[in-house]
Amino acid sequence: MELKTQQRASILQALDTHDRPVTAKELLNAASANSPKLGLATVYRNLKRLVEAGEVRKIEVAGVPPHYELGGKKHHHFFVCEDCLKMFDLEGCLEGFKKLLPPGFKMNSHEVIIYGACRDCKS
Amino acid sequence: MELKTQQRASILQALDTHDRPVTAKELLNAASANSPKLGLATVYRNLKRLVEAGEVRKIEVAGVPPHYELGGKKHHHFFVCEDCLKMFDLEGCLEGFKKLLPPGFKMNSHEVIIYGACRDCKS
DNA sequence: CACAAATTGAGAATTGATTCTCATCGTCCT
DNA sequence: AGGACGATGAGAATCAATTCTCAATTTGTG
Repeated sequence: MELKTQQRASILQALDTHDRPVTAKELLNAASANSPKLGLATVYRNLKRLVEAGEVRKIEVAGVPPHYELGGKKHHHFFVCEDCLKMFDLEGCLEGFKKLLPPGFKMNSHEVIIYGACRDCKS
Repeated sequence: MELKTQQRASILQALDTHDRPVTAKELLNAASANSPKLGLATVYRNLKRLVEAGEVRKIEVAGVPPHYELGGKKHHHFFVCEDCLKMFDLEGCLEGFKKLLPPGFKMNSHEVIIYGACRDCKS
């Protein structure tokens, strides 16, 4: 049976209060406000379950450690600030990905990542 | 001073004979044909230098270990086969990435990855 | 060919992310 | 409130990629 724990609630709340994907360590810091003794292992344990349950999405892109955000959002892509290394959601998408496919290849999904400087780092 | 070694030549040749990005281990296997005692450390040592020198490009995408290909190719993106986990080059690109940027953000580069099944794995 | 400096091979060591261990604690059903 | 069992905390352990160590080898030069 799956218990409702204060730690998991804190983790979900921390995910909810961020408007961008965050790393496991950022989550640990944020959720520690509500669950002072929270450990990194617990963050990972809960993230793993939440991802398997579809409640959380794990985002892996080159250049930064894995980030997590609440699941259920509509299709979108990501921006990575090469200065502060924070990740941001982008709204919208592009058309025409299939035209890039070589003959005989089948597309299941696509990912777009834009690298650059975020509002705060754009010197 | 930088010496020309047989191992490095084998590694570059192996990169050249592949028409798709390959992993360090694939390179070790391929280059071992010419340099039988080749070790993985040497592959990594040379890759690191070649990447720093701009002769080789390191490609990191979610879901597969880092791949390498010869540098100097024109702008292109990648396809990852979710079945055999091989990576392929895609030709061409799309327009309109900047329209995805939030106000105040600056774009330096972008990446597109298409996931699916390659010709050989498309059952 | 002789030498100095660079490179290699092989395994140990490191790194960052993540998982495991296990004693302790918290939750939920009665 | 009592108890069974899931969850947690903290550090050890694992895992894959990569780097380091150091003795042995190779390369470029005189």
